[in-house]
This record gives sequence, C-alpha cells and structure tokens, in this order.
Amino acid sequence: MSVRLYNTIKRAKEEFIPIDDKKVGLYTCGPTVYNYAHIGNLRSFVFEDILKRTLKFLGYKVTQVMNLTDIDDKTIRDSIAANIPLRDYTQKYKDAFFEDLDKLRFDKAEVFPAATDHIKEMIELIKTLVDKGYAYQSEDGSIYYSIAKFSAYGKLARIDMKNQRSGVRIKTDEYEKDSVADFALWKAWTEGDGDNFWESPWGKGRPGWHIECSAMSMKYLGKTFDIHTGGVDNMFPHHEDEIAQSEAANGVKFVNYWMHCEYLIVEGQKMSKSLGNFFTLRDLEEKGYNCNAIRWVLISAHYRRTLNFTLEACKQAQETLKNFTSFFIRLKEIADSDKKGDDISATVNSHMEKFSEAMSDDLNISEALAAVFGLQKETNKLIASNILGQNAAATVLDAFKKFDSVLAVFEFEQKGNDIPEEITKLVEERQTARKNKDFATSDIIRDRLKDLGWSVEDTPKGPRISKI
RNA sequence: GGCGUGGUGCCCAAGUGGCCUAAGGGAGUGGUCUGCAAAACCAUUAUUCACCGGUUCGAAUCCGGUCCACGCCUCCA
Repeated sequence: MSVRLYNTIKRAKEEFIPIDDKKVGLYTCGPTVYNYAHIGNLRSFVFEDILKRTLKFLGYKVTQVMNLTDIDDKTIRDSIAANIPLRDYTQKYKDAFFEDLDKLRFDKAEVFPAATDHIKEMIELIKTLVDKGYAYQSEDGSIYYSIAKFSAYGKLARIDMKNQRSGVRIKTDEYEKDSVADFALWKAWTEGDGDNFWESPWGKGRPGWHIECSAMSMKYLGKTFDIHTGGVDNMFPHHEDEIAQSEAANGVKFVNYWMHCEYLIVEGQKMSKSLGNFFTLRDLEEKGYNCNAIRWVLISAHYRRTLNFTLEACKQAQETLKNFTSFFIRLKEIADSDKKGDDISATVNSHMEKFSEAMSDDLNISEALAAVFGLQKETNKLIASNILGQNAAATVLDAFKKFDSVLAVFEFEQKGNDIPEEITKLVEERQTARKNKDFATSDIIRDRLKDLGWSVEDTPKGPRISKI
C-alpha cells in the first residue's frame, strides 16, 4: 500500500518514498524548555507522534530526532530573572516535558539532542558557511547569514523577500546587518547573557536558534533525510532558514518531505493568557480531565486543520473512551470464556484495511476512527445477538490493540486492577440488598460507590465493577 | 500592502465533480433489555454543505463576486 503525505514545499500530497527502503529519518522541532508546554505545543507534538506511529504501523522503521532548545533569548532571560543557572533552569522544564510525553503516551524519539550539547557541531557548521561566503561577521562580532547569497531563499514558505514590508520593524541592534532579513548564526556575548557563553573562532557568544536544527539533524540523520515536521508557525523563518543553512553548507537537498501541523484555538478563540484559555496539561488534569481524553481531542482533527480545543470536547472524549473501556471489558469476558461462535475475521480485516488506508492517506484520522467505531459497532451487534465466541472476541481485541498502536488512547487493563476491600464489601452489601429486593438500599449503595469513584453494572453474571 | 487557509446538522468532524437525498463520534428523542440504572441494540435528528451568480447532463466539491473567521510576512508550536 502506498503512503501519501502532504508535502508543504510542493503544496500537494505525494507518494512517500523513503531514501532507504523501509527506514525513515524524521526530524521534529522540539520545545524550547523555558516553561511548561501548553496545549498548542502539545498538539503539534501529538501530530508527530501519530505520524511516527502510523509509519511504524505500516511497517517502516523510524528514527526520530527531536531537539530540545535549552539556549536562546527566552531561556537566558527567564533563568536570569529567576536567578537560577541556565542548566538547572532548563532541566526543570525538560523533566516536565518528558512527564507530559509520558502522560500523553508518546512513542518517544530515538534521540533528544539538547542544543547546549552540540555547540561544537554548530560552530563547525557556521565555519563552513563563513568559508563558503554565505555568512559574514558584523561589527559586534556576531555572525549573520546573508540570505541574498542563497537564491532559493523563500522556496518553502513561498515568500518573495522583495515583496515584504520593510523598515517598520528595524531595531537599532539590527543596523549592523547587511540586510534586515539576515539572521544570526552566532550571537556575540552581551552583558545581558550573564555567564551563558561559549568560546568560538569569533569570540565568546552563543549560537542562533536556527543553526541548532541544521547541525543536529545533520549529525543524527545525515545531510539529506526523509521528513521534517513542525508547527506551521515554524515554517517561516525557522524552517526556511534551516534549508538555507543546510543546503548552502552541504550542496545537497536538505529534506524530502516537509510536514506542518496547523494551529490550535481554544473555545473558538486564539489561545492567550489574558483570555484565560491558556492551558497546560497540568491545568487540564487539575480540572479533572484525563490524559487519554485530552490526547483523543488532540488527535481527532486532521493535522492540517485548525483544531478548536474545548473543554466540552474533552468531556465528550471521556465519554467515548469510557464506552470503549466497557466494550473491552465485555470482550475480555467473552475471550476468557469457552464460548463458541462465528468466525468474524473477514469483518475485522475489512475494518483494519479501512483504518490502514485512511491513515496512509496523509493521516486521515477521521476516516480511520470511523473504521474503529465501525468494528466496535459490528462487534456489539454480535454480542447483542449472542453469536460472538471466544476466538472472535480475542481476534477483535487484537485488532483494537493494533489500532491503539497508532492511537494510544485505549485502556485495555483495568487501572488499579485490585479493587479496594472497602469497595468489594459495599458491592457485596448491595448484592444482598438486591437479592432481598431492597432496591432503595441498593441504589443508595450504588450512589455511594459512585461518590467513591467506582461504577457498578449489573450483568447476568453478577456485578461488574470498574473505576470511573 | 504581499502570501495563504477555512466557513458542512445542537456540538465536534469526514467527504473536494456522479456510489452524497452528505461517513463517523458526542448530545437529544422514542423503543427493546434491566427491579431501576449503566452499557448494548433498534429507530430518529442536514433534500442540504456561509451567501449570490456562473460552468456542467450533473457541484458541498470547479470558476467569479460578496460576507465572516483565522494564520504567516524575522526567533511565536
């Protein structure tokens, strides 16, 4: 089956053909670790996770590199303001970031290179650019990339520099550049940087932001690699600058497929702190939303469409996932029984095929989810008419585990499998009450259990207890 | 000013020339099951795809215009 991906630089979907057969090199612009990631950051990371998982699902072996920007204006500014050494300051947010990745069930990148561990590589790359005449030193010692020297500049974002507004935003410190649009490769040390600097052939200073992605992607994935992803806002200037740096230095194509994730808005409005709709994962957890539901919301819209993130959607997602969990419990009960039934592998296969085809078509998640829901519905019908047997149930469960290797939102095992004694006791009491047809008491106990966070469903085989 | 995206039911969201009298989910309503619930099952909720005009045998899908929302144009995911 051929995989089709939307390649931003072509503005079209095209067949995905990796450089090396079934191996894929994937570079992802990671976070700047100066604060907690917000839900918008997380959306694009989740998109990249879905991309990676989909490729693996389709049989590719993926090497993903996600950089951590732990040196830039913001990290320096905030660490100095907090009076904490940069390294300690960024470590805190690196840790927080990895916590988020775990909570959202990421298939983590193979390499998470930190910028500060690759200063040497960046200096080498800058040297090459200076030697080749693409970069120059300004009066203050900083090194700038001269975009006028790279004729293809603007090919990704389709920006013609001649048409751009100019003059309005020139700040005094930019007068040292040959052209306003030139960007810094190496920033000469200033007092405001404190003791955050490295020695270089151009004196002490620190790297610019764009050079880190060029240097690190090259180191781990080679001069040309398959896929580069990021948020749409990174397209210009960041990705455009990466192309300029990498292609000028190496003389070969930088990236074959560019993929960009759209923005996220919250409750129909742009996310901002002043509107009070600025959420981190922590904020949402405090409000009582679980991470699977949040992940569900983030993956449930196509990555190239603006996603309207709402708390209502989180609630709905929780509802959906709860139904799936109870579906899995029922399936498991049948799978563990010795019930005979019809063979349904044809149904399972056709839904699996639909899912696979949908995801292969530029990650058409909506169609893929329709296939998932379709199999659930078909299976439920068989359960309702009592013809789903043990083997079939096991087959269906396997199929959902396969779906989940891409989606990573389902719970197959009951969390906290061990039900507290207190709960078991209450359930027993309730059973006794029910036997005695004392339904008033039975209902009171059920409410009580609900308050304690457990739900009881009465089935022919007895009560089914599950965590809410 | 330049470049670009989108407006589909109560909400979310696929579909981009005929299989669309528009997939799927959530929510609602009626029914089956249940002591009652929950879950599940059955039925039901857009002759219509922002608006106006055009192309076509045929348009949610193509073209033109209008309105609305949004993004990028130097470090913001």
